[in-house]
Amino acid sequence: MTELTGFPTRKQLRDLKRREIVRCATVKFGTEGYEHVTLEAIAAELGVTKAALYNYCSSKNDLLMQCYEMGMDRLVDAVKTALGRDGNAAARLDAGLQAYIVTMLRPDMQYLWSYTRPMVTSGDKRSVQTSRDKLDMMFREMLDAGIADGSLRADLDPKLASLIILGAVNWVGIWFREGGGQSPAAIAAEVTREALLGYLS
Amino acid sequence: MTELTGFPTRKQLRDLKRREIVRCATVKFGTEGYEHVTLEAIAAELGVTKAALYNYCSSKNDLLMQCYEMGMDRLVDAVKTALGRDGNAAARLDAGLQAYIVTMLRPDMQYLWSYTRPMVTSGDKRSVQTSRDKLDMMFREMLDAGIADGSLRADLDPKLASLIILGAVNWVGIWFREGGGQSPAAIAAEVTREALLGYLS
DNA sequence: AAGTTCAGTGACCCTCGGTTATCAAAGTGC
DNA sequence: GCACTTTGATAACCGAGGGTCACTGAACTT
Repeated sequence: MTELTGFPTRKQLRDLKRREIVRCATVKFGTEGYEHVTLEAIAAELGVTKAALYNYCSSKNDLLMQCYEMGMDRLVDAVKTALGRDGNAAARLDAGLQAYIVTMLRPDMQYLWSYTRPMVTSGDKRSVQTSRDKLDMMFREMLDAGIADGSLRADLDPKLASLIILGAVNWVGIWFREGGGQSPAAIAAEVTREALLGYLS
Repeated sequence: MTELTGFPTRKQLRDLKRREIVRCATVKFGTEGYEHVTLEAIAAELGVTKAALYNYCSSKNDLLMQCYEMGMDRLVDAVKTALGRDGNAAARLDAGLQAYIVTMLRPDMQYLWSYTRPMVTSGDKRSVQTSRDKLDMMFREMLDAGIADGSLRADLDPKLASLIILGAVNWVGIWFREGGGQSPAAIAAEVTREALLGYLS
């Protein structure tokens, strides 16, 4: 349903529009900040009226949640690819964390960590948590694998270690802003190496 | 100026009221969430009208910043006390980080990490950054001291290490919510130990 | 051709942050 | 004691922006 081929059905068209709204909103939220972006502005950029947006989301907050989900999907994909590389578990974990950081630091992804947290209401919590859990699980499995193949310390606690590692890594996403001199990739490599330091065998 | 003795001067009275407004706002922001708290509600709780608040802050955002500063001061005090204990640098760092976490997890402090970030405008940035820098500096000095007295690894990079450690620690503040079974103090001890794991000599 | 679905519109409402004219009380100078 | 200023609060108001609704016109169905 992501690609239009032949004669588009109504459902395809609807989904395409929804995705386009989310894409547009993502960019604007990310670059201008959630509360400075009006629905009017998003609608204008898409060439429709504000009311039209409500055919595709139930509220401004819901729109943010859709952006969040789309972003999380992208993040999960990037990490999954990196974790699937060759090498021992420690090396793959390293690659996965670097992919996580680099993806997270994309300009249009930064709102994920800056704006989303306080906006998550109890209703949205489930879907947001699902993506987060998926990522957490991927990393934790890789920690387990590292213990198994001997590339990580045998006595580490996967639950606690993933909390520490993800904390350190996510923190970059909160404070990093363009123009700090170092490229995202360089920062990713440094931070990842440092975060794993206590766990390598 | 924090205590009223004898006949209150106008300045004392004014400062007392300002602090009371900030205290009230802090609790409400922390428990209900910044954007769900109206100035009307804060004013009502204090028994005044909304317009009266504007004698003590220039905007809702400014009020949040005042809450932030007051909270940061509390945090700095708690950490400073803990860092001043007896023991080698590693032990004092441990105590400082635990104090940091426990203070941060107080119910009326959680908004600091959840709501403040996106609201910081370029104008406020300086004062906010000042408190943050002070904390960062305190921890970094303790890392240096640890290298000097041999309780921490000699080859650690203080700048990078403090980024990792504070990341892991701050992350707790973002995700922790009451009712998770463990007490803040227990979590603080666990997380701190784990975060320092790679740096102890 | 008539009926049905549905995306989109424009006018509207309401909440809430912020402003302003005004007032009463406390402080000050004569 | 009396004019004058200063200060802190109020009530009334404004405008931006999120959200709603009755309606329209086009596309699909029968």
